[in-house]
Amino acid sequence: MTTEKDTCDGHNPNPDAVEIVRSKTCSRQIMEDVAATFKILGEPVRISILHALSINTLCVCDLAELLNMSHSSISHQLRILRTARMVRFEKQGRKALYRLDDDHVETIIQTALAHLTEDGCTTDRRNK
Amino acid sequence: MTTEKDTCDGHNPNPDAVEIVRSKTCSRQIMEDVAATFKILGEPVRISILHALSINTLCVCDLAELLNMSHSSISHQLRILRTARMVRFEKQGRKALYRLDDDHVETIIQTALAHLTEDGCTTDRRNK
DNA sequence: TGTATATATGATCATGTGCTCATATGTTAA
DNA sequence: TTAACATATGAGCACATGATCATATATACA
Repeated sequence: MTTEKDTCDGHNPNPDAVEIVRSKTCSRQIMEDVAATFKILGEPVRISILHALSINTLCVCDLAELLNMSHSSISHQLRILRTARMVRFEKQGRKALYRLDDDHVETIIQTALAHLTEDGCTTDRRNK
Repeated sequence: MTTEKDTCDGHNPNPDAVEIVRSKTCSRQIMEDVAATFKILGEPVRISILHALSINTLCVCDLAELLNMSHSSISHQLRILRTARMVRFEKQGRKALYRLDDDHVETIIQTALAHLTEDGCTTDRRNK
């Protein structure tokens, strides 16, 4: 077995490792899509919004209060989440009641929370 | 005038929703940690590196070839992944053999791939 | 020893992006 | 209607960050 040997570009006689990996990796497009999803989740404000909405529906105003941020910032971020189809809203009077719109994303966040806190967040109710 | 309140306290008929959610959300610190992890995964190059390393150990040179990027870029990104303790490396001669160093991250990526491709990537071997 | 290889890293630059401000739209109440 | 409320959004700015270039370090080989 020489799969873990030299496998560099032109200088190397057996770039097997690269070819083996290449044959098993997902397409570039898929990786970019997954990265795009993670990128959206990679902002404290946005993942906090999603986390909050996984507990209850909330309006812009509530989210601004909860996260101690301006209505404008929350609204801008909600727009990004809406565009990504991660949340949807329903008008109620002059308010906009937001809720999650993607089970997959919720699962991913739960998985991440569970793994990174080693015991999940369900039993971990500490507040800021 | 005290109408300068950015929050909804005064106008919201039931700020209970906010309190209920607040009592059930993870700490701000945890959310920031999770966001930081997602942020690292939110770059095509980095998640592609991690995805590739989940299949086999590879050196900088191999990754550069595989992802069609400069050695410098790969090395810079690997440094970020090393700092985040997502990968580790082992010197073999003049090469640096990289491998994953975090099972949690691998699980998160697998979860994301499975959910976002609706059937996982194990059977999806398309290349770029 | 000298040279090519392999990787690491600081500096620079260009781009991306989040926040704020100002403003617009729409809703409810007086 | 007018006024206050709730949200949306474009513009501008400040900051973060990824890619490139130049350079440094270290190893292998002739």
